[in-house]
Formats: sequence, structure tokens, C-alpha cells
Amino acid sequence: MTAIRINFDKDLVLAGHFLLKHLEREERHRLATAARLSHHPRGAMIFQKGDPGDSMMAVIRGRVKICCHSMDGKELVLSIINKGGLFGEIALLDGEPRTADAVALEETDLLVLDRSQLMPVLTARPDLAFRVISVLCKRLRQTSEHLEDTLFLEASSRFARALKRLADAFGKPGPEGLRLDIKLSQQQLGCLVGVSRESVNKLLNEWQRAGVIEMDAGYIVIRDTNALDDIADSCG
Amino acid sequence: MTAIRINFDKDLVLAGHFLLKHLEREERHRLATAARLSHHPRGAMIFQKGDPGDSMMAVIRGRVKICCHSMDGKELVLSIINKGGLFGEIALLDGEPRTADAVALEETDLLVLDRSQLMPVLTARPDLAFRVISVLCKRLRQTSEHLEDTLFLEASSRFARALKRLADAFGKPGPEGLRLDIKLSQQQLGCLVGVSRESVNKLLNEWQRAGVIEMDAGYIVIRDTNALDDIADSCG
DNA sequence: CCTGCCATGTGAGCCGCGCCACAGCGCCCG
DNA sequence: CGGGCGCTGTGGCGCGGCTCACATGGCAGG
Repeated sequence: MTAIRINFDKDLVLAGHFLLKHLEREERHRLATAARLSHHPRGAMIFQKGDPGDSMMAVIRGRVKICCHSMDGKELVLSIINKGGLFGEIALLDGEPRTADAVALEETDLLVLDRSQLMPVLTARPDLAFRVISVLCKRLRQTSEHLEDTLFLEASSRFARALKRLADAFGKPGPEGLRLDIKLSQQQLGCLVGVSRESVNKLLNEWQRAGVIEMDAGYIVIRDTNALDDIADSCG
Repeated sequence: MTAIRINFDKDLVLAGHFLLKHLEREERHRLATAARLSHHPRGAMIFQKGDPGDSMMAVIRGRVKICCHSMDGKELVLSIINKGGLFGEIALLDGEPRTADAVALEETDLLVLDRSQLMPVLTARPDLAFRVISVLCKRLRQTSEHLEDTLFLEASSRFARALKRLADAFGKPGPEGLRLDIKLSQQQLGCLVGVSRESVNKLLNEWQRAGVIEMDAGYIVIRDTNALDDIADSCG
């Protein structure tokens, strides 16, 4: 009974996923049956850089950060995956070790798809392969842009851009402005941009005083999108 | 007569290319016939960031640098494509504008494949699609690593790593050590790493004095690979 | 309720490295 | 052959941002 219930859930999840929603019902069901569910408490490491990786994950509940660490302990957050998002595709697709760590930011449920299940579907369905290809292209564009930002811009512009990216991913319109529906410590924000916690703090307060943003119960609210754009494109 | 000769050449080129060598002879020939040859003098811009892009290029002769520019004129060299290499796939695959400039570093001949020619082959041949996918994965790994290096390491380590990468791509074993078979100004080297020309100069001379490398007629020769590794992994 | 602990605020100092300035030098071109 | 231009070699200055150090305040757990 529970087994049926769980499979039904998995079906639903896959059907809702942009990568797999175009499959035939039957094919999808086969994948759903084969896929594992896995649960991770807040702060748990899902996989680690260097691990062999032959699976990819879809986030059903919670959030996952993809990050890596320098030899002296600094952290870089490459991206934050929301519910509905996908991660770990790279290692699945090319069979190489994982390039980064994945950590649950909140209580998180994942659907795990193994290479052995996915590959046959991928070869049989060229449209699915194309979908995968365009996901990869998008990631590549993002990463390139991140690199450019890092090399070309100073801290304030980089941070402003990061806020805009967060707003795209997590922004909810509210009465006072665009509210970022995710709680991140200044430390985490710094890791997202490659800037020290102290610098983040100073920028945040500066912008708050200037009325560009506002802090509300630990959440960031963007009040003046134009001003933020100006900061993001300033200097150069 | 010349037409036949040119088609024959194109066939040969495609057959030598890792992406296309596994195609049937007939299919490959069709592609070869459809592909254009294009020639670019040293320094010519092949395409520019923001251009619509529905083709990708294989380098038949010469070298191409993929780069982009900041608003205040700084340059970042993302990669250098050798003879036999491929570039411009991203825009072809996802239909978005080009993310970077492509510039001929030397007298260069390219084979240009259009989306309209390639896509049918890609859908018909899943193995080819997988090959494309693994190319994308590799690029993604490289770019991520580049980003990590930039954020985590100081100039000397970054530059040492860049030399190692160049050695992988262009290194030819010689009597005195590993010789980089490409001539790059200190300016260009700087752009490859995100470091000023002056810093490149100082590091190069320092390492030369320490016997790690040697300059020979404008070419870099790596004499002590271990020492270079140490610098690359030093600090954190 | 007291005690840590973690996130936030803020100032002082330091340092890597970019930027500027200038000096030789080979090379192409008129 | 002379003049300009792009590359190389070096020194000094300045600054953005990291590090360190410390104060504060909320929140959890004993």
C-alpha cells in the first residue's frame, strides 16, 4: 500500500519535472519505479567533490547548495537548487567524479535517478537528449558569466548581481518590494560572490541606509531595483 | 576540379575529427559537402559576443582564442583552440547569442558547420549526441575549475596552473624540458589568468632565475615540472 | 536564569596586486 | 636609415578588500 502510494508520488514528481514531462506515461512510470527517494536533514552532505557519481538528483522538497572549498577552508557556493531543480547531472553524464559538494540547506527530499536507468531513455529519445544539452549550455553560460564577473568587477557590483540572481530564483513580490524568500547568513552570501563576510555586512548596511534594500526578519527585500541595477553595472 | 579537391579535403578533415569520425562515410560526406570553408588572417574577429550564432567551427589550420572584454577594456581569454579543436558549439546547440568573441591568433582556416546540417544527424545518431554532451561536460568542468582558481588562489599559483594547462595543450618535449609550442605575449598570458602584464613579467623572471622555466626565442620552456607543481599547489 | 554559541556590526591595519611612469629594444615600414 | 610602435623589464604608489579583534544581541540548552 505504501509502496503504491510512494510510486504514485514519484510519478507525479517526474511528470512535473521539465526534463521528463514529455515522456510517455509508461516510460515515465518505469523511471519512477526505479528511482530512489532519499531524505537529508538540514546541513547534511549529499555528496562530496571527488566522489564517483553515477546518479543525478531532483529536489522534491527543501534546498541544496552546490559548493566547493579551497585548501585553506574558504567556501565558494556555485549555486543553490530550489525545489523542482536538478543537480548532479554532470557526473552522471560523463562518468567522471563529482566536481563539487552538495549540501542540504534545509530538510530536503530528493529523487535519485541512476545512470543505468536514465541512459537507455536518453538514447531512445533524442528530444530528451537535446533537453539535457540545453541544460548543460545554460549552466555553462552561467558559470562563464560568474567567472567574468569575478575577474572584471569589484565587490559591490558582484554582490549586486548576486542579489539580482537570487531575486530571479527566490524573489516574491511583496508590499514593500521584491522579497528574497530564502534565509542566508552574510557568511553564505559572501561565499556566493567570493567576498568576505565583513564586506557583505558593510554593503548590506550601506544599501539599507540608501533605501535600496531593507532587512525584514532576516530576509532581504529589494526596494529599488533600478538603484541595484546601477550598482551592478557601475564601474566596469 | 578544384571543387572536388576541396570536398575531398573536407571529407578528410571531418574524418579526422573526434566528434564526427564515427559517422558512416556517406553521412560524413553529406556534411562535408554542406560545410563551408572560411579563412581568417591573423587578428581577425571570427565572431563577437552577442552575435546570433547558428554554426560551429572546427579549426583546420591556425589557432583561435575565445575571449571576452570588460566594460573598461580588460580582456579575459577563456581558451585557445588548436588545430583539430572545436568551438562555437554552445550557441549552435541552444540557439542563444554567442557568449564570447572568437579571434584568429594566426592565419587560420575553419570548417563551418551550420545548425541546419548538424541537427538532423544529431537526432539520428544518439552516440553523436552523447559525444556532444561529454564535450559540454568537459567545458563545464574546465570553467568551474577556472572560477575556483580565480577565487581561491593568488596570482602566482593561478599563473603556474595556467602554464601547466598550456603545457598540456601545446607542450612538446625538447632537450631542455617541456617546450610550449605557442608564442604568447606577456599581455596575453595575463589575460589568460586574470593578472596584470607587469605581474606576469615579474613571475616569469623570478621563475627563470630560480631555474623553473627558461625563455628561448620568445617561447617558454618548462625545466622543472615539480617546482611548477609546488607553486601551483602552494598556499591555498 | 545563566552560559555558550552563532550571526551581526564596525573599526584598524596590512598587503597583494593593479596602475602609472619610464627606460631599453627589436622590428617593421616609409 | 631613421622613426615609431609594440613588447619587455622594473620601481613606486595607492587602494580595495581581507584579516584580525572586539562589542553586541538573539536563541538554545542546561
